[in-house]
Amino acid sequence: MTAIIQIQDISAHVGETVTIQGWLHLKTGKGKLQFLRVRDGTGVVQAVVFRKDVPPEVFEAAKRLTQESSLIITGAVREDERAPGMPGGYELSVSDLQVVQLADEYPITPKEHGVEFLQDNRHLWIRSSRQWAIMRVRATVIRAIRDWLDDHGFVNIDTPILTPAAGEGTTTLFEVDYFGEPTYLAQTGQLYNEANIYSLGKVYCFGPTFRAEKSKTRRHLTEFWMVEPEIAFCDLDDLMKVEEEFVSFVVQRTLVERAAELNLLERDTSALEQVTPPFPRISYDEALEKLGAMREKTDSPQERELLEIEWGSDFGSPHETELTKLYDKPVFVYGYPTACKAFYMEPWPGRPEVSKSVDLLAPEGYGEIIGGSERISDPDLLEQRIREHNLPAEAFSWYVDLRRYGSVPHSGFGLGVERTVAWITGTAHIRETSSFPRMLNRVYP
RNA sequence: UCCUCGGUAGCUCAAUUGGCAGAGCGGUCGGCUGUUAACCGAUUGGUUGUAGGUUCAAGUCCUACCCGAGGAGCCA
Repeated sequence: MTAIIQIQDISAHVGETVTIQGWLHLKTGKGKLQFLRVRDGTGVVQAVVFRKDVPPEVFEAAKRLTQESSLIITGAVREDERAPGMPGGYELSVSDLQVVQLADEYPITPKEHGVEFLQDNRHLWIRSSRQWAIMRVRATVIRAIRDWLDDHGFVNIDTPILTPAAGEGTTTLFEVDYFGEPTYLAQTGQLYNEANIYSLGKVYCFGPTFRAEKSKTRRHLTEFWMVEPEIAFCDLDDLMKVEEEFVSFVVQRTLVERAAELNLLERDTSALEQVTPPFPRISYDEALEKLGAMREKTDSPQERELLEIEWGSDFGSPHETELTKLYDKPVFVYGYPTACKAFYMEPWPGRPEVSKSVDLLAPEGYGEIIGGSERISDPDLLEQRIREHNLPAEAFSWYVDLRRYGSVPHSGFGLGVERTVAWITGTAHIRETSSFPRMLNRVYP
């Protein structure tokens, strides 16, 4: 009985005879020679079966293997620069092979497939090398998020998913029947975190959030993961410093730990290497000026129309994309008009029409990955805003209550995991950054 | 909800003016001792999204519907 090893550790076993358990990813037969590309979840290795090296029934079994058949192979590890795989450069000279299950004809071939077909087969697509690499990057991003927050005094205190009222209006909420009462799947944990900071100072929640937006774009899921830090005694400037340190750490950690996966994904990492503090900061007003200048410069009437925006409106995707093209790092845009942001944001001192809000826009057109703000700390102003937004006062009475017992300036933000992973991996569509993405018209599988 | 594009073999696509529904890949069988999405030969494969309509004749034209993709709005 030889030792069972993981393919990712194969370089430590050169010259040894080992056993690998996995699946057949690809096979090329050459008569008396069979090349099996085997993956085990940690990597991919080429196993070579020579007719003269194995019993006839083993060679016959190797020849008949179908794509995705599960198998256990034993052989000597050899260094060979011709060997493909992950990490690659090593191969197994097979001495024994046991077929666990001969797979049925596998629908996903190494050739091209359409989006609908791949999504219908997401349960199988997840095995493909690109998807494998993205999921490994995602896991590292999540680990880095937790490590940074845990190491900087934040306490993880998760917030409920079933909630009685809206965070930001009721139009984009999924309703759930709660013993006859309507409740909603949470679209943010922020309001609860604002309570939690008065116990723990710096907190974060991390979990799935739900938005019933009928959005059909490459940046939207109806279920996505969001990490939401919230900090007591923190104003907007402090918040931006936290965000840039946090995001830079996540990117740099991933570059180091998932270099091989990013290479497999053919991600050009030179832009990511520049993601270090400080990030450029521009105000909403400055952003409008820049967009205006761009509109002047362009000859295309179409683009001119796309870039059109009046003071008081939120940016659309074209605006965000054009703005981020001006920088090689993520860029902060702060001080959005009060009218286009949520009710709980602190007004700018001396400019009530402007809020102390800040979005972080990722480069290369990946758009908004963070939305954050300083929150209103005065109970009377908050009550006034709740009235102005026609929100049910009784549902928010506990929230206003927080401002009556030692209210302090506080701020927080939410970072979308899937958008961040899409940016870091260079993935065109957010659907590939979630194992089983939930989208408009898509809840299967 | 709106705009644009699309739906033909298991998959990716082609089919000229309305005139016999085709190719590659996959599968199957055979060959090959260094393949990298191998190669060579043979073979298998169809309710052209659905329902109507026009026509001698419809994948192709018309109507309605269904499904999908990209985008807008909204947002992380």
